[in-house]
Parts: sequence; structure tokens; C-alpha cells
Amino acid sequence: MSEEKNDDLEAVRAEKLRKIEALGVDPWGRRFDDHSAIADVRARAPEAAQPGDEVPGPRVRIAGRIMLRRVQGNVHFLELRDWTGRIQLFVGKKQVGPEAWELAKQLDLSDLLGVDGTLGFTKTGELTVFAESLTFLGKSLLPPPEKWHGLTDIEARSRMRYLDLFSNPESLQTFLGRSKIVSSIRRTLESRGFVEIEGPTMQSIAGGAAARPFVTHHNALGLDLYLRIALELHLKRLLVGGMERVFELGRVYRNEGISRKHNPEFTMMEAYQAYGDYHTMMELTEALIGNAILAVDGNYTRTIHVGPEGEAAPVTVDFTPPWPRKTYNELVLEHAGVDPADPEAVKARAESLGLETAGKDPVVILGELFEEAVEDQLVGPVFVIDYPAPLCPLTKRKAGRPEIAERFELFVLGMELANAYTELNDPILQEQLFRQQLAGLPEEESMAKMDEDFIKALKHAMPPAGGLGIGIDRLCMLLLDRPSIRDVILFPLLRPQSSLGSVGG
RNA sequence: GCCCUCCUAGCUCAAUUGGCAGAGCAGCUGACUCUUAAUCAGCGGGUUCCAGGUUCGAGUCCUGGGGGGGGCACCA
Repeated sequence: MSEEKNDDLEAVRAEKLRKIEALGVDPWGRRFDDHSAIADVRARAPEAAQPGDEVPGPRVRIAGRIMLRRVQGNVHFLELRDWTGRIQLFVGKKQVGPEAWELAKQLDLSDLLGVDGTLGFTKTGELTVFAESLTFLGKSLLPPPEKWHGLTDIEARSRMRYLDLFSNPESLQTFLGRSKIVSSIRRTLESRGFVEIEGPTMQSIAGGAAARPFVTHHNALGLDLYLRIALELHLKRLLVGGMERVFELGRVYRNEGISRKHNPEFTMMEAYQAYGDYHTMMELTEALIGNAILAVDGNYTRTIHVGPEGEAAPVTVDFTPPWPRKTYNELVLEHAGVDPADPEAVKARAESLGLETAGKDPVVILGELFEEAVEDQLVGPVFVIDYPAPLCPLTKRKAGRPEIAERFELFVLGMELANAYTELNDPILQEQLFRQQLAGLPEEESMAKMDEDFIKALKHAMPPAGGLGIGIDRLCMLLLDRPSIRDVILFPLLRPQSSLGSVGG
């Protein structure tokens, strides 16, 4: 029984754990059945007892983490939080009895606690659970972040997401929101008869997009493998196999830079519908994103802060479908002020914006001009349709107009949210386009291999189809109004922290 | 990979020209049965990211390293 002063926060909590054990209480808790969500308890406020009432309010049982503690002699006010909300507890020495009171005195911020009590209002009108008994559910051996500011350091929040989630309610809401979005997307697809499949993530040829893959190695096969960079080619094989409406919602990996909008692993949804085309996919996109936005908070409009720390004024975007369709060419004319069919004018305009044009294909210059002069202007939501064919090696050409590809991209606030094609199902043309694409690339800029098996699949006849891809992380950024992709990815990639003081390194 | 910038107590933040490293919260002791970031009195708490350098003196200046954030490039 040491009375020595102890300034070590961990040691103080460890000592409390020993005291809790000494009371005969398991400091790590046990199964705790039939407790209510705090939000549900709050909803019963109309039944709660008022200060003068003879009859106690309804009995409730809740569980959660102690977020705030106001000790007032023989009464402790605690604030308990679960993932639905927070509520005040009244713990009185007289009311809970001597044993529970001994336990109450050992409680720390951040401990987990179950409570049985009655619902009522305090004299100051705060909805409160008046505790009758306490069930200890978990000792926190480390001090929590500051009770008012929470954890603000972005690095710490990403590395210790558990702390971020329980000390920053808006962070928990963001990730619950992401879950609603993903679940809504699955519901919408399933309601339209799409089936979800799981393609291979380790592939010997990483195709379906132009991106640098990660390399891994299979020991027993003595084989280098790539992590997938897209879902596309395997889903199309399934179209050939007769899965007429098929989608995958999963992780893809691209070995490229990290930024506010890029994480090396991210979540894609790709859906393919046999006998559809890109117009079918536009309608599907409106349903998918429209339903997702409603699933978050029942409203089609969003106020979105563009850029870090909300530098610019927030922009309000209305997602009420249908959304306008504009052709690539008319947007170039509208925002860049040049005729896209006039290569010299396009080149001149690109150069006036400081773009390097020397030795570049006219269509590439046009693409760069579009990115530079048009994309940022697209507040949207707007479908940009009918792309120059050379930019789209996996896309069917418009009937009678081989220079135009039946493709759309959905833009909101200058960000590409969705990308869709009428899928190219001509194996001869597909093989030719692959060869052209590979011809210009250095050997290591891999993806750089012809996927012979995919071509073979097409030769067995793939139905004409519409295909759609949506980057789920960016969709979440927009719908949840978070400025960084790291705010919507639970565990974004970070460099390992240099371990100070650890030996053997 | 390049440029800019940040790293101080468990957490949130101060520290003038280079001059004794501070506050709030959290913690500890005491008072308090209706508080609301409770309040009041008292107490303890630091490898200023790391390693060097300049200096009588470095949290502050210089060099190198680590990690983060923003931008560029690559991409979605």
C-alpha cells in the first residue's frame, strides 16, 4: 500500500486496475446482454421522469466509454458514449450502494462501463441515466486525448485510428457514412439483378488500366505476380461466361505517388451489364450515386469544402438526377475556346496555357488541354460523353464515327467520380489497340504485356455491354465532405515510425 | 523523386533579438448529492523528433537524418 506520489499516468491507471481487482471486479469485463443504444435511450426522453416526480422513469441498460467525469463529492456525473451518441450518468453514493461506490471512485476517463438505471431529467434539465448498478467492462491503461479538442494531429489520427474514432465523433460519423455509401451501392446493384463476384488480386498480367503495379512473389511457383490495378478484364471474361449483370467492389493497387487524392490501395467498384451501353450506365450511375447520397442523410444537395482546410468558400452541389450530358468536344469549345477539330488551334491554346506540346500526338495535346482548361470548370454533376477514340483502348467506337469512343466520365467539382464505356467486344480491334498501346511503352512500364487470354475470351463472343467504374474513396470524399482521401480510409498507408529506444535495429 | 512547411508535458497549445521551457486539459491530495469542458485550494509532470555544428549561452541559427502536412510530377 504505497502512498508515494505517482506522477506517471500509466502507473496511476495500473494501480486503479489493481484496486478494481481487489474489489472482486473483473477489470476486463464480460458479456453484457440486452443493453440499448444510447440514441434509442435518448429517443425515450418523453417517458423520462421529471425532477419532482414520485415515480422513477423507465429502466434502461446502456454501455459505453466514459468521456467526461464531473466529481461532486458523493455524486459523480459521467458522460458515457457509444457509437450512437452520448448521455449523462448520475452516480450517487446513496443511490448505488457501498460496493458500486467503491468501484465508481476508481473510474477513469476512457474506461468502459455498463449501467443499469432509470431515465430522468436533472434539476438543470439534462436527460440523465440515474445509475442503480454499475458493470465494469474495460480498464483503459493509457490516458485519452484531451477531452475538448480530441486528437487533432493528422498523423496521430491516422496511425492510431482507434483514438481518432472514439475521441473525434465526426471521424466516427465519416466512417459510418462510408459504410452506408458502400452498402447502398451494393443494394442498388443487387436490386437491379447484378451479382457480386471476387476476381483475383494477384495476377501475372496486371491489365485494365494504365498504371504501375506492385510486384510480389509466389515462392512455390517461383513466379513474380502483380497486384491488380483494375477489375475490368476479369469481369468481362464473366460476361463471356454468361454472367449478364456482374460487379466487383474491391481493392486495387497502384504503385504511384501519395497525395490528398491518392492512396496506393483504394477501392473500386466496376459493374458490367450485358446488352447495355454507356447510356445504360449513365442511368445506373445516377441511381447508384443518387441512392448513396440519400443513404447518408436523405438529402440530394451537398455543401462541399474544396481544398485543404476549407481554404476556398464551400460550394453547394445538387445531385438530384438526371444530370446533364455534354460532349467532350462541346466542352472544349465552351471552356477552352477552341475548335477541338482544329489541331493547330488546340496546340496553340495548349501552349498559351504553358503546356509542353513538342513531339506529342494531337489527341494527347487535346487530352492535356481538357485536363488543364476544362476539368476544373466542371462543378457538376455532369456527364462528359463521347471521348476521342485514341484515348480509350477498351471502348467501342460510335457507329459510323470511328474517331469517337462511347465513353463518359462523371465530373463533380473538377473531380472524376465515374468512368464508363460501351465496352469494346471486337477481339480483332481490341488486340490491335493493345498492340498500339504497348508499342510506345518502355519495357518496365509494365501492364506492358498482351493479355492473350482476355483476347481469347473475346473471341468466344462477349455480348455488347455497358461497363462502369466508380472510385469509392473519392465518392466518399465528396459525399462526406472530407478534403483528404486519408480522411475516408481507415488505415491509410504511412511510413513506419522510426522506433526510438528500441534495440536491435 | 523535387519544392515549401511543421514536429515543445499523456493531449491542446505558448515561449520577444539566441538569454532560467510555460499554460490549459488530463493526473495526484483535499472540499462539495444536480454538475454541464463543473468549481475552489494545493502538488507533481520535459531526451523541445534524432545526431552533429556555431555560440559564453540553442526550443529558436546551420548541416545531416526520421516522420507528418501542402504543392509539383505520375495517376484515379
